[in-house]
Amino acid sequence: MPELAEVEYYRKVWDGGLRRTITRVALHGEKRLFRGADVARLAEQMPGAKLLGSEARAKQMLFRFSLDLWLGVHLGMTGKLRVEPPDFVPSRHDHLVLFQKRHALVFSDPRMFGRVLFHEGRAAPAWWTALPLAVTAPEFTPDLVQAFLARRARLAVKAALLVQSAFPGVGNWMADEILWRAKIAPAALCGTLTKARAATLWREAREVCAVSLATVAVDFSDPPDDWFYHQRWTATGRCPRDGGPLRTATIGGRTTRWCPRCQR
DNA sequence: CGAGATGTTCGGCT
DNA sequence: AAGCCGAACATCTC
Repeated sequence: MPELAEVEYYRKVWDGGLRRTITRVALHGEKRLFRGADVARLAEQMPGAKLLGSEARAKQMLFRFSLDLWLGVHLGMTGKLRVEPPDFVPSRHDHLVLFQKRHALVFSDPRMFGRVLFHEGRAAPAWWTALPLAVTAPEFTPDLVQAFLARRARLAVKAALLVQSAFPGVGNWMADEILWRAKIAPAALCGTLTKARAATLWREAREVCAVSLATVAVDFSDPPDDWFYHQRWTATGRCPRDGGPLRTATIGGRTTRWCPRCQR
């Protein structure tokens, strides 16, 4: 599930533990989720630290603790955050649990494509501060999008939207939504898009990100009823614009759906 | 039971 | 040499 807006939603779930101290940590440290993290230090240092705040950027989350401790979380394909009672007993897929007096903050991920990072220091870690410019940032301009498309001239535009360094936070369903709104065929090569169409892509990318953050991220509610999103999942889905049948193909290595009539 | 799943990374090929 | 593609990662659901 987790794309931009879902990640922001899950980040806030752990707000239930804000200003509370971690008393105990349970984790499956041998799992690949913890690759690159110093698991021993994490387990040793976290007890006694207080959750002070958090932030989401694109598909990453950063949790800030007292004692200069930081936790990074990426949800991968099937990761979730939740809050359980303090006597919670972790099961197979609950790879990290931060126990507090009144809560247990749980990170679970059956497929384990997610990731946990640990950092000790006064300032946020480099892997966080080096994240690319957000699609919703004022500095994210049509010119930047156009320059990126020019550099990736031979790449299908669908694949381009999934490049996280260019469109951070955009995932498979958001990419299809953006292309449907922009009326661009997902297989169109980036190099063939006119400047005007690149600007449309820019505009719709921002719009889809902004509206998702205003709906999905708030309460996990669905995007607006007239979005392509609702047609995308069902075999009988139809184009919300012209009612025509949709097509499905693998583009950029991912299942892609689009309306062949209005997306060119 | 086989296929596919809302993500990332790596290795190999052009 | 940069850039593109497919496979791999691990598990569950339809």
